[in-house]
Amino acid sequence: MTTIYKVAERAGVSLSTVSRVLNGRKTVNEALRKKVEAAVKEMNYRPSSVARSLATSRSDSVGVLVSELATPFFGEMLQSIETTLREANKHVIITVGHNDLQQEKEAVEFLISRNCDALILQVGALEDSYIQSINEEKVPVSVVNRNVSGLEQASFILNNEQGGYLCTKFLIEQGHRDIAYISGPLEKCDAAERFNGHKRALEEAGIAFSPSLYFEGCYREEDGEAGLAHLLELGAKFSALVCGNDWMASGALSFARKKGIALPSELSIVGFDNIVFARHVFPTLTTVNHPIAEMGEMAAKYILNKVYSEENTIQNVFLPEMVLRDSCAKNPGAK
Amino acid sequence: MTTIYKVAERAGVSLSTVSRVLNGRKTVNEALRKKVEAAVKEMNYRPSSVARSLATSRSDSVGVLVSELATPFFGEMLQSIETTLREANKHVIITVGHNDLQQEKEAVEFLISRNCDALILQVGALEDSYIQSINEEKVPVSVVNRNVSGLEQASFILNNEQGGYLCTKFLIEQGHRDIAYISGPLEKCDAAERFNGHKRALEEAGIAFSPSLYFEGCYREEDGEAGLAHLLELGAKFSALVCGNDWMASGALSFARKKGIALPSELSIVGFDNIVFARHVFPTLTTVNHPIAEMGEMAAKYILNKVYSEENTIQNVFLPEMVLRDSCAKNPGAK
DNA sequence: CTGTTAGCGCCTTCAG
DNA sequence: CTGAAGGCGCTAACAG
Repeated sequence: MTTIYKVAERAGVSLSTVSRVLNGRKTVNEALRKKVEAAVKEMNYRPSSVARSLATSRSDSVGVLVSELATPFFGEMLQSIETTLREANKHVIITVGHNDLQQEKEAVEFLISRNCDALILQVGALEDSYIQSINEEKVPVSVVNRNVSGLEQASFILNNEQGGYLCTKFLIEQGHRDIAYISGPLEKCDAAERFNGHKRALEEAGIAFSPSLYFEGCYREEDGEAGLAHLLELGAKFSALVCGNDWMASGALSFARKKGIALPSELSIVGFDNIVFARHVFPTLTTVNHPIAEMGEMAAKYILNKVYSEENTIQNVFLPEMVLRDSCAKNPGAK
Repeated sequence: MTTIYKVAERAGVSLSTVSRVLNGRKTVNEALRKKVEAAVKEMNYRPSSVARSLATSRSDSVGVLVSELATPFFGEMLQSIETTLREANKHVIITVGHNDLQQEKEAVEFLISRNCDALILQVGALEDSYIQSINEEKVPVSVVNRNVSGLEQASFILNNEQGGYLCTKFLIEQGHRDIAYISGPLEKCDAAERFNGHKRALEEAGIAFSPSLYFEGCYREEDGEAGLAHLLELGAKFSALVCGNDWMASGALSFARKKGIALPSELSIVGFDNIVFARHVFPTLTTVNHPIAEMGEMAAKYILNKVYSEENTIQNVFLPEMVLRDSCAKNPGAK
């Protein structure tokens, strides 16, 4: 392995001189600098970031922990985080937690043991207090898609309650009164908030919430199928269906089609997140836009400010917007 | 920061004893071991993997370089790689190359400078010779979705030619003769191979390939739209369309619907990859299964064999299979 | 402006 | 079985 020492030897200087030119210090004689640069190039030398990190206890890399890798949703977030950080010449180390407390903790400790300069977390299981303590005792933390108490400045969230509210309000405006709801897992705060928004819209319109128009799933497409199947079995009538995310909406859509339910005339469906495929399902999906890419970018910029002294303007809370497509119709039964 | 030295102090032993119990050496007195373990727990000590890595020049982590993060396709691959490696207690460092030569090289060098024990590459721009030299001079490499000459044992690929062949053959069997083709970028070998398969199937059936039934895109959904638009403009008749991947097929599907083309009666469409959403588009997409998750898993297992002396059985070439859904119909014009 | 000298935190011979 | 000492590759005072 070619080390800084060998480069120094080759260039006929001391290793600290090499170190200086490597780190762009200006206080180096031009002639020596040339010699060093030549040697570096000839030997195809690359400094070991491990050794450098040990010596400086910095690493120019930020650790990212996500719950999932395989969904386009988190993929978009990762992409924007990576792009933003790379532009600032920071590296990204990505790990996965699977919403499992043990795995999430392990991942965080791994990232810390790797001397990451900061962490960006998108996690479900870790308690607020744990996240706080990491931020205080170890490295700066930023959190996407969740509001961690005490870390409001570092949390980047969508106003989910408002999003849930918008969906149902929209349907009510279209004349629907019997609106079913397939929720994500309520222990996740985003799912709970969206559901709260739904109830607020109902209440505002003077419609009573009916448990027989409710199903709780896990955000997977098969939960959309199972949910709609369950609701149909319960037998309560409904002309519209709100789903906690687009995956479940897609599942419900496909299931409805399979059952011969006419869409959207017999059943209006709205989703949440506006994932890329929302406009390819049939009918194209009316949904709520979730600017996850921007949120990831913002989390990255927050870190750049905090740790690498950049000065980007920061926005913590994002607002949802309806995206109207073809999966909703006016309620034919409305007067 | 709590170091191994402080733990030793606390436990009343030397730091080498601590190091031994940390690394699971059996040659440690049971009493001392207990003391050390207690100290470790009390102080909530975690060894610095950076320091460890510097001392051992290993890191128990493998670097993964992908071209894209935001597509479900590569997401699935990453997920399976991560899962396989995590089960073996290895960590994964993910980076992105965007199919750009410069970025890919930089990413590889970053991963190497991080002392990764091995690399898993899914890249487009890097030359074979470069990949070879990394494998020989630096760390073992494994490659997904591309056959690197000299590294056949480490390459994990789908038989793309066969896949392309299957698509077109299937359509021909359905009575189609005028079959349009929207390809991925031909400089990518998978796109070229799929296209070759298409031509082989045509030839076998005695159908001449017509340039006016061909469009080259970049694998993005908008290329599906643009491609179909272009083909329609050219004016040549066709009753079926093969797309180089499901994204483009989705784009084409949506565009056809927008144009009022009846699917599948007026136009049969087949995709490639069988991404999750293929069964939610409308009509549900007939496509070719691409076992990308298994391929990622296999690449990971290869690394586990090579670097961490496991003994998994390895399969390098995977076979494509047709997945029949509703986007294809028999050619009504056929006799 | 340049070179010398300690470490960064850990592992690993080598004696004891 | 345990402890002492050297070194992994690099940076950062500190002298010169």
